[in-house]
Amino acid sequence: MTSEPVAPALGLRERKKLAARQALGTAALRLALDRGLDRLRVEDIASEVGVSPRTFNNYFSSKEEAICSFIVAQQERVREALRARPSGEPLWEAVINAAVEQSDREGRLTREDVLRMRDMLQNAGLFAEMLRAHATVERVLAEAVTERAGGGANPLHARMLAGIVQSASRIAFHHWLVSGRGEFLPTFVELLREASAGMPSLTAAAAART
Amino acid sequence: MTSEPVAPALGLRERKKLAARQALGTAALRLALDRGLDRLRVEDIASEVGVSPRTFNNYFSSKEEAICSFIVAQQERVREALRARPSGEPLWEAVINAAVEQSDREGRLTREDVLRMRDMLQNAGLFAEMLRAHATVERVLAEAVTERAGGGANPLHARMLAGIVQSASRIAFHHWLVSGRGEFLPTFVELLREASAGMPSLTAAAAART
DNA sequence: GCAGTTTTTTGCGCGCCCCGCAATTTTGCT
DNA sequence: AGCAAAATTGCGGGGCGCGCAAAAAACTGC
Repeated sequence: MTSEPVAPALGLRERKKLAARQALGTAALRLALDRGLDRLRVEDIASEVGVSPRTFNNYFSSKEEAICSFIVAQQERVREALRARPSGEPLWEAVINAAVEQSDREGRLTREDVLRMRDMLQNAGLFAEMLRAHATVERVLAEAVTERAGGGANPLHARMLAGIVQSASRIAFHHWLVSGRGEFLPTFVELLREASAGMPSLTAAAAART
Repeated sequence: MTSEPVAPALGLRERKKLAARQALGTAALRLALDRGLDRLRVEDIASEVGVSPRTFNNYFSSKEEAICSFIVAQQERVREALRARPSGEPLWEAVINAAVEQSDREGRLTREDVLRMRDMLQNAGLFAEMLRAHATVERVLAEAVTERAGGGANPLHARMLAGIVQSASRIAFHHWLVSGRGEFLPTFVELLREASAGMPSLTAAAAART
Protein backbone atom coordinates (compact mmCIF):
# COMPACT_ATOMS: atom_id res chain seq x y z
CA MET A 1 0.00 0.00 0.00
CA THR A 2 1.53 3.32 -1.06
CA SER A 3 1.16 6.34 1.19
CA GLU A 4 -2.43 7.40 0.88
CA PRO A 5 -3.25 11.10 0.55
CA VAL A 6 -5.77 12.05 3.20
CA ALA A 7 -8.40 14.25 1.68
CA PRO A 8 -8.04 15.64 -1.85
CA ALA A 9 -5.65 14.58 -4.55
CA LEU A 10 -8.37 13.17 -6.67
CA GLY A 11 -6.76 11.11 -9.36
CA LEU A 12 -6.34 12.73 -12.68
CA ARG A 13 -9.28 10.73 -13.88
CA GLU A 14 -11.61 12.12 -11.28
CA ARG A 15 -10.47 15.62 -11.99
CA LYS A 16 -11.11 15.27 -15.70
CA LYS A 17 -14.54 13.91 -14.98
CA LEU A 18 -15.30 16.81 -12.73
CA ALA A 19 -14.05 19.22 -15.33
CA ALA A 20 -16.19 17.63 -18.01
CA ARG A 21 -19.21 17.77 -15.79
CA GLN A 22 -18.65 21.38 -15.03
CA ALA A 23 -18.04 22.23 -18.67
CA LEU A 24 -21.28 20.58 -19.65
CA GLY A 25 -23.20 22.32 -16.91
CA THR A 26 -21.79 25.70 -17.76
CA ALA A 27 -22.42 25.22 -21.45
CA ALA A 28 -25.96 24.11 -20.78
CA LEU A 29 -26.71 27.20 -18.72
CA ARG A 30 -25.00 29.53 -21.14
CA LEU A 31 -26.77 28.16 -24.19
CA ALA A 32 -30.12 28.04 -22.42
CA LEU A 33 -29.76 31.69 -21.46
CA ASP A 34 -28.75 32.61 -24.97
CA ARG A 35 -31.39 30.90 -27.01
CA GLY A 36 -34.06 29.81 -24.58
CA LEU A 37 -34.88 26.38 -23.33
CA ASP A 38 -36.96 25.16 -26.22
CA ARG A 39 -34.36 26.00 -28.81
CA LEU A 40 -31.78 24.00 -26.95
CA ARG A 41 -31.19 20.38 -27.74
CA VAL A 42 -28.96 18.01 -25.86
CA GLU A 43 -26.95 17.63 -29.02
CA ASP A 44 -26.08 21.33 -28.91
CA ILE A 45 -24.69 21.18 -25.41
CA ALA A 46 -22.65 18.12 -26.21
CA SER A 47 -21.14 19.52 -29.36
CA GLU A 48 -20.37 22.80 -27.61
CA VAL A 49 -18.15 20.90 -25.20
CA GLY A 50 -16.91 18.55 -27.87
CA VAL A 51 -18.35 15.26 -26.74
CA SER A 52 -20.99 12.97 -28.09
CA PRO A 53 -24.63 13.37 -27.07
CA ARG A 54 -24.46 9.96 -25.50
CA THR A 55 -21.68 11.14 -23.23
CA PHE A 56 -23.75 14.05 -22.07
CA ASN A 57 -26.21 11.57 -20.68
CA ASN A 58 -23.45 9.83 -18.81
CA TYR A 59 -23.10 13.01 -16.78
CA PHE A 60 -26.62 14.34 -16.58
CA SER A 61 -29.89 12.58 -17.06
CA SER A 62 -31.58 15.59 -18.58
CA LYS A 63 -30.69 18.99 -19.90
CA GLU A 64 -32.65 20.52 -17.04
CA GLU A 65 -30.42 18.80 -14.55
CA ALA A 66 -27.36 20.12 -16.34
CA ILE A 67 -28.69 23.65 -16.32
CA CYS A 68 -29.36 23.51 -12.58
CA SER A 69 -26.09 21.83 -11.72
CA PHE A 70 -24.55 25.14 -10.74
CA ILE A 71 -26.92 25.27 -7.80
CA VAL A 72 -25.97 21.84 -6.58
CA ALA A 73 -22.34 22.79 -6.93
CA GLN A 74 -22.76 25.19 -4.01
CA GLN A 75 -23.05 22.19 -1.71
CA GLU A 76 -19.47 22.01 -0.66
CA ARG A 77 -19.11 25.73 -0.27
CA VAL A 78 -22.14 25.90 1.99
CA ARG A 79 -20.76 23.19 4.21
CA GLU A 80 -17.35 24.79 4.42
CA ALA A 81 -18.75 28.24 4.98
CA LEU A 82 -20.66 27.01 8.00
CA ARG A 83 -17.68 25.11 9.34
CA ALA A 84 -15.61 28.25 9.04
CA ARG A 85 -17.84 30.32 11.30
CA PRO A 86 -16.39 30.90 14.78
CA SER A 87 -17.71 28.25 17.09
CA GLY A 88 -18.88 30.75 19.67
CA GLU A 89 -21.27 32.36 17.22
CA PRO A 90 -24.96 31.64 17.86
CA LEU A 91 -26.33 29.08 15.45
CA TRP A 92 -28.67 31.39 13.60
CA GLU A 93 -26.00 34.00 13.15
CA ALA A 94 -23.57 31.41 11.91
CA VAL A 95 -26.05 30.05 9.43
CA ILE A 96 -27.06 33.45 8.19
CA ASN A 97 -23.49 34.60 7.82
CA ALA A 98 -22.44 31.42 6.09
CA ALA A 99 -25.34 31.66 3.69
CA VAL A 100 -24.57 35.27 2.97
CA GLU A 101 -20.88 34.69 2.43
CA GLN A 102 -21.25 32.15 -0.27
CA SER A 103 -24.24 33.58 -2.02
CA ASP A 104 -22.12 36.60 -2.81
CA ARG A 105 -21.05 34.81 -5.92
CA GLU A 106 -24.50 35.19 -7.46
CA GLY A 107 -23.16 37.87 -9.80
CA ARG A 108 -22.16 37.64 -13.43
CA LEU A 109 -25.61 37.91 -14.92
CA THR A 110 -26.64 40.31 -17.62
CA ARG A 111 -29.93 42.08 -17.37
CA GLU A 112 -31.02 40.03 -20.35
CA ASP A 113 -29.87 36.87 -18.68
CA VAL A 114 -32.20 37.63 -15.82
CA LEU A 115 -35.13 38.08 -18.16
CA ARG A 116 -34.27 34.91 -19.98
CA MET A 117 -34.05 33.05 -16.74
CA ARG A 118 -37.41 34.31 -15.64
CA ASP A 119 -38.91 33.06 -18.87
CA MET A 120 -37.17 29.75 -18.61
CA LEU A 121 -38.53 29.16 -15.13
CA GLN A 122 -42.01 29.29 -16.61
CA ASN A 123 -41.14 25.88 -17.90
CA ALA A 124 -42.51 23.35 -15.46
CA GLY A 125 -39.76 20.83 -15.93
CA LEU A 126 -36.98 23.29 -15.35
CA PHE A 127 -38.68 24.83 -12.38
CA ALA A 128 -39.16 21.42 -10.83
CA GLU A 129 -35.55 20.58 -11.41
CA MET A 130 -34.48 23.81 -9.79
CA LEU A 131 -36.46 22.93 -6.70
CA ARG A 132 -34.80 19.55 -6.66
CA ALA A 133 -31.39 21.18 -6.82
CA HIS A 134 -32.30 23.34 -3.85
CA ALA A 135 -33.48 20.25 -2.00
CA THR A 136 -30.12 18.64 -2.58
CA VAL A 137 -28.30 21.60 -1.14
CA GLU A 138 -30.73 21.62 1.73
CA ARG A 139 -29.77 18.11 2.68
CA VAL A 140 -26.10 18.99 2.85
CA LEU A 141 -26.82 22.10 4.82
CA ALA A 142 -28.85 20.05 7.28
CA GLU A 143 -25.89 17.78 7.82
CA ALA A 144 -23.64 20.72 8.42
CA VAL A 145 -26.09 22.16 10.92
CA THR A 146 -26.32 18.85 12.73
CA GLU A 147 -22.56 18.69 12.91
CA ARG A 148 -22.36 22.15 14.36
CA ALA A 149 -25.23 21.78 16.79
CA GLY A 150 -23.70 18.64 18.22
CA GLY A 151 -24.99 15.15 18.85
CA GLY A 152 -27.84 16.21 21.08
CA ALA A 153 -29.67 18.09 18.36
CA ASN A 154 -32.74 16.63 16.76
CA PRO A 155 -31.86 15.84 13.14
CA LEU A 156 -35.36 16.76 12.06
CA HIS A 157 -34.94 20.18 13.58
CA ALA A 158 -31.70 20.57 11.68
CA ARG A 159 -33.47 19.65 8.49
CA MET A 160 -36.16 22.15 9.32
CA LEU A 161 -33.65 24.91 9.78
CA ALA A 162 -32.03 24.02 6.50
CA GLY A 163 -35.44 24.00 4.89
CA ILE A 164 -36.10 27.48 6.19
CA VAL A 165 -32.83 28.74 4.80
CA GLN A 166 -33.57 27.24 1.42
CA SER A 167 -37.04 28.74 1.44
CA ALA A 168 -35.60 32.14 2.14
CA SER A 169 -33.07 31.71 -0.62
CA ARG A 170 -35.68 30.53 -3.08
CA ILE A 171 -38.13 33.27 -2.26
CA ALA A 172 -35.53 36.02 -2.31
CA PHE A 173 -34.21 34.72 -5.60
CA HIS A 174 -37.65 34.57 -7.11
CA HIS A 175 -38.42 38.05 -5.89
CA TRP A 176 -35.18 39.27 -7.35
CA LEU A 177 -36.00 37.70 -10.69
CA VAL A 178 -39.47 39.12 -10.88
CA SER A 179 -38.95 42.61 -9.57
CA GLY A 180 -36.42 43.60 -12.19
CA ARG A 181 -33.43 45.03 -10.37
CA GLY A 182 -34.30 44.45 -6.76
CA GLU A 183 -31.38 43.13 -4.78
CA PHE A 184 -30.99 39.58 -3.66
CA LEU A 185 -28.88 39.63 -0.54
CA PRO A 186 -30.81 42.16 1.57
CA THR A 187 -34.06 40.33 0.95
CA PHE A 188 -32.45 37.02 1.73
CA VAL A 189 -31.04 38.23 5.01
CA GLU A 190 -34.23 39.96 5.97
CA LEU A 191 -36.24 36.80 5.46
CA LEU A 192 -33.76 34.78 7.47
CA ARG A 193 -33.81 37.21 10.35
CA GLU A 194 -37.56 37.29 10.26
CA ALA A 195 -37.72 33.49 10.35
CA SER A 196 -35.16 33.25 13.12
CA ALA A 197 -37.39 35.46 15.22
CA GLY A 198 -40.53 33.48 14.47
CA MET A 199 -42.00 35.81 11.85
CA PRO A 200 -43.02 38.52 14.34
CA SER A 201 -43.92 41.09 11.72
CA LEU A 202 -46.75 39.02 10.37
CA THR A 203 -48.00 38.22 13.81
CA ALA A 204 -47.93 41.88 14.64
CA ALA A 205 -49.87 42.74 11.51
CA ALA A 206 -52.52 40.23 12.41
CA ALA A 207 -52.69 41.56 15.94
CA ALA A 208 -53.06 45.11 14.70
CA ARG A 209 -55.94 44.06 12.52
CA THR A 210 -57.85 42.55 15.44
CA MET B 1 -78.61 38.20 -17.69
CA THR B 2 -80.05 35.26 -15.77
CA SER B 3 -79.54 35.12 -12.04
CA GLU B 4 -75.93 34.25 -11.61
CA PRO B 5 -74.94 31.73 -8.97
CA VAL B 6 -72.34 33.28 -6.74
CA ALA B 7 -69.60 30.78 -6.26
CA PRO B 8 -69.93 27.29 -7.69
CA ALA B 9 -72.43 25.92 -10.17
CA LEU B 10 -69.79 25.17 -12.69
CA GLY B 11 -71.46 24.21 -15.93
CA LEU B 12 -71.75 20.59 -16.70
CA ARG B 13 -68.80 20.93 -18.98
CA GLU B 14 -66.50 22.22 -16.29
CA ARG B 15 -67.61 19.54 -13.92
CA LYS B 16 -66.93 16.78 -16.39
CA LYS B 17 -63.52 18.22 -17.05
CA LEU B 18 -62.76 18.33 -13.37
CA ALA B 19 -63.99 14.79 -12.96
CA ALA B 20 -61.85 13.59 -15.84
CA ARG B 21 -58.82 15.30 -14.41
CA GLN B 22 -59.38 13.78 -11.04
CA ALA B 23 -60.01 10.35 -12.51
CA LEU B 24 -56.77 10.54 -14.44
CA GLY B 25 -54.85 11.73 -11.41
CA THR B 26 -56.24 9.02 -9.19
CA ALA B 27 -55.65 6.32 -11.77
CA ALA B 28 -52.10 7.52 -12.26
CA LEU B 29 -51.33 7.36 -8.55
CA ARG B 30 -53.06 4.02 -8.09
CA LEU B 31 -51.31 2.37 -11.01
CA ALA B 32 -47.96 3.85 -10.08
CA LEU B 33 -48.29 2.46 -6.56
CA ASP B 34 -49.35 -0.92 -7.87
CA ARG B 35 -46.73 -1.57 -10.48
CA GLY B 36 -44.03 1.03 -9.93
CA LEU B 37 -43.19 4.07 -11.95
CA ASP B 38 -41.14 2.43 -14.65
CA ARG B 39 -43.78 -0.14 -15.49
CA LEU B 40 -46.33 2.57 -16.01
CA ARG B 41 -46.92 4.07 -19.40
CA VAL B 42 -49.13 7.02 -20.19
CA GLU B 43 -51.16 4.71 -22.35
CA ASP B 44 -52.04 2.62 -19.30
CA ILE B 45 -53.40 5.54 -17.37
CA ALA B 46 -55.45 6.71 -20.29
CA SER B 47 -56.98 3.35 -21.03
CA GLU B 48 -57.73 2.82 -17.34
CA VAL B 49 -59.93 5.89 -17.43
CA GLY B 50 -61.21 5.14 -20.89
CA VAL B 51 -59.76 8.00 -22.90
CA SER B 52 -57.13 8.24 -25.56
CA PRO B 53 -53.48 8.81 -24.67
CA ARG B 54 -53.67 12.08 -26.50
CA THR B 55 -56.41 13.23 -24.16
CA PHE B 56 -54.30 12.44 -21.14
CA ASN B 57 -51.85 15.00 -22.36
CA ASN B 58 -54.61 17.56 -22.62
CA TYR B 59 -54.93 17.33 -18.85
CA PHE B 60 -51.41 16.66 -17.69
CA SER B 61 -48.15 17.26 -19.43
CA SER B 62 -46.47 14.25 -17.87
CA LYS B 63 -47.37 11.19 -15.86
CA GLU B 64 -45.39 12.61 -12.96
CA GLU B 65 -47.61 15.65 -12.91
CA ALA B 66 -50.67 13.44 -12.88
CA ILE B 67 -49.35 11.37 -10.01
CA CYS B 68 -48.65 14.46 -7.93
CA SER B 69 -51.92 16.16 -8.76
CA PHE B 70 -53.43 15.01 -5.48
CA ILE B 71 -51.04 17.30 -3.67
CA VAL B 72 -52.01 20.30 -5.72
CA ALA B 73 -55.66 19.45 -5.17
CA GLN B 74 -55.22 20.41 -1.50
CA GLN B 75 -54.93 24.02 -2.60
CA GLU B 76 -58.52 24.96 -2.09
CA ARG B 77 -58.86 23.10 1.15
CA VAL B 78 -55.82 24.84 2.60
CA ARG B 79 -57.21 28.22 1.69
CA GLU B 80 -60.62 27.44 3.12
CA ALA B 81 -59.21 25.89 6.25
CA LEU B 82 -57.29 29.06 7.01
CA ARG B 83 -60.29 31.25 6.27
CA ALA B 84 -62.34 29.17 8.65
CA ARG B 85 -60.11 29.80 11.65
CA PRO B 86 -61.53 32.29 14.15
CA SER B 87 -60.21 35.72 13.35
CA GLY B 88 -59.05 36.33 16.91
CA GLU B 89 -56.66 33.41 16.75
CA PRO B 90 -52.97 34.33 16.53
CA LEU B 91 -51.61 33.87 13.04
CA TRP B 92 -49.28 31.02 13.82
CA GLU B 93 -51.95 29.13 15.70
CA ALA B 94 -54.38 29.64 12.87
CA VAL B 95 -51.91 28.43 10.28
CA ILE B 96 -50.90 25.43 12.32
CA ASN B 97 -54.47 24.46 13.06
CA ALA B 98 -55.52 24.92 9.46
CA ALA B 99 -52.64 22.83 8.23
CA VAL B 100 -53.41 20.14 10.75
CA GLU B 101 -57.11 20.05 9.97
CA GLN B 102 -56.76 19.35 6.34
CA SER B 103 -53.78 17.07 6.45
CA ASP B 104 -55.91 14.67 8.43
CA ARG B 105 -57.00 13.18 5.18
CA GLU B 106 -53.56 11.72 4.58
CA GLY B 107 -54.90 8.24 5.33
CA ARG B 108 -55.88 5.45 2.97
CA LEU B 109 -52.45 4.09 2.34
CA THR B 110 -51.42 0.48 2.69
CA ARG B 111 -48.13 -0.36 4.27
CA GLU B 112 -47.06 -1.57 0.87
CA ASP B 113 -48.19 1.66 -0.71
CA VAL B 114 -45.84 3.51 1.59
CA LEU B 115 -42.93 1.35 0.58
CA ARG B 116 -43.80 1.73 -3.05
CA MET B 117 -43.99 5.47 -2.67
CA ARG B 118 -40.64 5.60 -1.00
CA ASP B 119 -39.15 3.72 -3.90
CA MET B 120 -40.88 5.89 -6.42
CA LEU B 121 -39.50 9.04 -4.88
CA GLN B 122 -36.03 7.75 -5.64
CA ASN B 123 -36.92 8.72 -9.17
CA ALA B 124 -35.52 12.18 -9.77
CA GLY B 125 -38.27 13.30 -12.09
CA LEU B 126 -41.06 12.32 -9.75
CA PHE B 127 -39.33 13.82 -6.76
CA ALA B 128 -38.85 17.07 -8.61
CA GLU B 129 -42.47 17.11 -9.62
CA MET B 130 -43.52 16.54 -6.05
CA LEU B 131 -41.53 19.55 -4.96
CA ARG B 132 -43.21 21.56 -7.66
CA ALA B 133 -46.60 20.49 -6.42
CA HIS B 134 -45.67 21.62 -2.93
CA ALA B 135 -44.51 24.92 -4.34
CA THR B 136 -47.87 25.41 -5.98
CA VAL B 137 -49.68 24.83 -2.73
CA GLU B 138 -47.24 27.13 -1.04
CA ARG B 139 -48.21 29.96 -3.32
CA VAL B 140 -51.89 29.58 -2.51
CA LEU B 141 -51.14 29.35 1.18
CA ALA B 142 -49.12 32.54 0.94
CA GLU B 143 -52.10 34.33 -0.58
CA ALA B 144 -54.34 33.08 2.18
CA VAL B 145 -51.88 34.26 4.79
CA THR B 146 -51.66 37.67 3.18
CA GLU B 147 -55.41 37.90 3.16
CA ARG B 148 -55.60 37.07 6.83
CA ALA B 149 -52.72 39.26 7.92
CA GLY B 150 -54.28 42.26 6.22
CA GLY B 151 -52.98 44.81 3.75
CA GLY B 152 -50.15 46.00 5.93
CA ALA B 153 -48.31 42.70 5.84
CA ASN B 154 -45.25 42.24 3.73
CA PRO B 155 -46.11 39.78 0.96
CA LEU B 156 -42.62 38.36 1.06
CA HIS B 157 -43.03 37.56 4.71
CA ALA B 158 -46.26 35.81 3.93
CA ARG B 159 -44.49 33.76 1.30
CA MET B 160 -41.82 32.98 3.82
CA LEU B 161 -44.30 31.73 6.32
CA ALA B 162 -45.94 29.60 3.68
CA GLY B 163 -42.53 28.29 2.71
CA ILE B 164 -41.87 27.31 6.29
CA VAL B 165 -45.14 25.46 6.50
CA GLN B 166 -44.42 23.59 3.31
CA SER B 167 -40.94 22.73 4.52
CA ALA B 168 -42.39 21.29 7.69
CA SER B 169 -44.92 19.32 5.72
CA ARG B 170 -42.33 18.03 3.31
CA ILE B 171 -39.87 17.06 6.01
CA ALA B 172 -42.47 15.41 8.21
CA PHE B 173 -43.79 13.51 5.22
CA HIS B 174 -40.35 12.37 4.21
CA HIS B 175 -39.58 11.30 7.75
CA TRP B 176 -42.83 9.40 7.87
CA LEU B 177 -42.03 7.63 4.63
CA VAL B 178 -38.55 6.64 5.66
CA SER B 179 -39.06 5.65 9.27
CA GLY B 180 -41.60 2.96 8.52
CA ARG B 181 -44.63 3.62 10.68
CA GLY B 182 -43.74 6.83 12.39
CA GLU B 183 -46.65 9.23 12.51
CA PHE B 184 -47.01 12.22 10.30
CA LEU B 185 -49.09 14.72 12.19
CA PRO B 186 -47.16 14.94 15.46
CA THR B 187 -43.92 15.52 13.63
CA PHE B 188 -45.52 18.08 11.40
CA VAL B 189 -46.94 20.04 14.31
CA GLU B 190 -43.73 19.79 16.26
CA LEU B 191 -41.72 21.24 13.40
CA LEU B 192 -44.20 24.06 12.97
CA ARG B 193 -44.12 24.96 16.63
CA GLU B 194 -40.37 24.84 16.60
CA ALA B 195 -40.23 27.15 13.60
CA SER B 196 -42.77 29.54 15.03
CA ALA B 197 -40.54 29.95 18.05
CA GLY B 198 -37.42 30.49 15.99
CA MET B 199 -35.95 26.99 16.34
CA PRO B 200 -34.92 27.42 19.99
CA SER B 201 -34.03 23.78 20.53
CA LEU B 202 -31.18 23.92 18.06
CA THR B 203 -29.94 27.17 19.42
CA ALA B 204 -30.00 25.68 22.89
CA ALA B 205 -28.06 22.66 21.76
CA ALA B 206 -25.41 24.85 20.24
CA ALA B 207 -25.25 26.93 23.40
CA ALA B 208 -24.88 23.82 25.56
CA ARG B 209 -21.97 22.71 23.41
CA THR B 210 -20.12 25.94 23.97
C1' DG C 1 -86.18 18.73 -30.66
C1' DC C 2 -83.30 20.95 -33.97
C1' DA C 3 -79.86 23.73 -36.25
C1' DG C 4 -75.68 26.23 -35.14
C1' DT C 5 -71.88 27.24 -32.25
C1' DT C 6 -68.42 26.19 -29.04
C1' DT C 7 -65.56 22.83 -26.70
C1' DT C 8 -63.48 18.44 -26.23
C1' DT C 9 -61.68 14.26 -27.89
C1' DT C 10 -59.07 11.80 -30.99
C1' DG C 11 -55.63 10.04 -34.57
C1' DC C 12 -51.60 11.03 -36.87
C1' DG C 13 -47.04 12.40 -37.31
C1' DC C 14 -42.78 14.30 -35.98
C1' DG C 15 -38.74 15.40 -33.33
C1' DC C 16 -36.61 14.62 -29.38
C1' DC C 17 -35.10 12.29 -25.27
C1' DC C 18 -33.20 8.73 -22.23
C1' DC C 19 -30.98 4.63 -21.61
C1' DG C 20 -29.01 -0.38 -22.23
C1' DC C 21 -25.61 -2.61 -24.62
C1' DA C 22 -21.31 -3.77 -26.67
C1' DA C 23 -17.43 -2.09 -29.26
C1' DT C 24 -13.71 1.16 -29.05
C1' DT C 25 -10.61 4.43 -27.17
C1' DT C 26 -8.34 6.52 -23.42
C1' DT C 27 -6.11 6.51 -19.00
C1' DG C 28 -3.27 5.19 -15.06
C1' DC C 29 -0.10 2.21 -13.33
C1' DT C 30 3.96 -0.90 -13.17
C1' DA D 1 5.66 -1.13 -23.40
C1' DG D 2 1.88 -3.64 -21.85
C1' DC D 3 -2.17 -4.42 -19.19
C1' DA D 4 -6.34 -3.62 -16.62
C1' DA D 5 -9.75 -0.34 -15.47
C1' DA D 6 -12.63 3.14 -16.94
C1' DA D 7 -14.59 6.53 -20.14
C1' DT D 8 -16.56 7.55 -24.69
C1' DT D 9 -19.16 6.47 -28.47
C1' DG D 10 -22.69 4.59 -31.97
C1' DC D 11 -26.63 2.17 -32.43
C1' DG D 12 -31.16 0.92 -31.59
C1' DG D 13 -35.48 1.05 -29.32
C1' DG D 14 -39.29 2.46 -26.53
C1' DG D 15 -41.53 6.23 -25.08
C1' DC D 16 -43.03 10.93 -24.61
C1' DG D 17 -45.13 15.53 -25.60
C1' DC D 18 -47.33 18.31 -28.56
C1' DG D 19 -49.16 20.77 -32.94
C1' DC D 20 -52.62 20.12 -36.16
C1' DA D 21 -56.92 19.24 -38.23
C1' DA D 22 -60.89 16.18 -38.39
C1' DA D 23 -64.63 14.13 -35.82
C1' DA D 24 -67.60 13.89 -31.84
C1' DA D 25 -69.98 15.84 -28.03
C1' DA D 26 -72.11 19.41 -25.26
C1' DC D 27 -74.43 23.62 -24.79
C1' DT D 28 -77.35 27.64 -27.07
C1' DG D 29 -81.49 29.90 -28.78
C1' DC D 30 -85.42 29.07 -31.16
